[in-house]
Amino acid sequence: MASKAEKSAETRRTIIEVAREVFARDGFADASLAEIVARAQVTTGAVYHHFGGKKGLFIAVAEHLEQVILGEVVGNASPSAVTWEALEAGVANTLEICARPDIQRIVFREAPTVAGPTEWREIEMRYAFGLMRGAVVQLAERGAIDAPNADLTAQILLGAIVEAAHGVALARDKAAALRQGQATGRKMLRALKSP
Amino acid sequence: MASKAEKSAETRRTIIEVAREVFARDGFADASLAEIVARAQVTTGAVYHHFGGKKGLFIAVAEHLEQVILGEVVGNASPSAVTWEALEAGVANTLEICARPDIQRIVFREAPTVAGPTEWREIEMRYAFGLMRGAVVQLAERGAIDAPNADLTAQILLGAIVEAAHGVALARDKAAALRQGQATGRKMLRALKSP
DNA sequence: TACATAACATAATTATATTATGTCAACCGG
DNA sequence: CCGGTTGACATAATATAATTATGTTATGTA
Repeated sequence: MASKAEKSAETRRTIIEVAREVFARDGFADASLAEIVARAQVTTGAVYHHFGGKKGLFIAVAEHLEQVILGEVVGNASPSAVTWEALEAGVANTLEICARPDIQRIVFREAPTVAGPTEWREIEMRYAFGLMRGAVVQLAERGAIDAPNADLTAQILLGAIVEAAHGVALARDKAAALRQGQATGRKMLRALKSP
Repeated sequence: MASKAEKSAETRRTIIEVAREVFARDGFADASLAEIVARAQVTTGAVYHHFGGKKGLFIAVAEHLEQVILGEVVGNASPSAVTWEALEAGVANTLEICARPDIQRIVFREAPTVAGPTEWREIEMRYAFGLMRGAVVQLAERGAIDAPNADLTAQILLGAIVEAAHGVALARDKAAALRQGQATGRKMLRALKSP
């Protein structure tokens, strides 16, 4: 039989799952908590119990998506020893993932404003941004790239990727745009290479 | 004596001015329309008459800030004949402007989600994005840079600038971060140069 | 076995944006 | 100069959510 904790975790997962769909479709502001709880077959009480409110639910969804991203990007690669090739591959891979509409909207467009810039920064430090920052730091220490400010460099790179992904999402010929975006990303990365 | 039209334009300007402050401080969601109208010494009726609602007011403020940006970036330079140096200078200049908190938050973070991606894209086409796109197109036609997709390239460049500005805004030593951001921007631009 | 508490459900409340309606002064044609 | 029309707002009523307060039940535990 399902224990209490297991049941609880299950409803938590269910709520996040359906909330992800609704938030992706309507955005935070226009998303209806009523629809979410109806489709999840719970009541608002459950949402407030688990997440403290609409904001908390949204942040939980965003953080969950960050975990998904991290899982797909890191995959088999070990983040302990970052090579130049791994960074290039990671950038190309991240671009593809970030072009997905739900990831794009929830994680990179709305989360910073819903959670607030500073709080979201702390969260991102453990996921996409932290990964990028770690890679930059390692390559900089090894002298492979020239990055006097790791935070700033990581932010610019991630920002470029996200915007490229947004452009890809808007393009008519997505496959072509994806290739072009990846090519541009490679060029920009190489611009950081130490001489 | 002030004519009717002059009076109307004056209250419009006043509302936008104070709304800019409130939106910059609290963001769209947490901004109180009541506070805005109180400080502007009007009523909500005026806001709905001029802007159609809270969203309309926010978009008007964002568009106004875009005009401010455009004025400062273009300044003396003529946008008809873009040189490589002008683009480099423009990027450095834009970075500085976008680091201002109100511009950062209202124009580049919240406006896309408040107005909706497609509608905001249309608006931006007439301002920052349009300017960048025009410069890219011109330099690409002249063979100065290699940009097979002008929309995508412009978006990536602008995105990188905005994220750099955000990083600058978060940094402790802003002056140093600004220099580093401008240096990184120059490098990335040069990566697009045709061989 | 009795108690405490986690995990929700239900109902009341509140906070704001929006809408509907009203008013007044400025313009406009005759 | 004057009657009507309308733009530019003010005021008051409404509505839609999110939030809060309170209640209920079943499970874990001493």
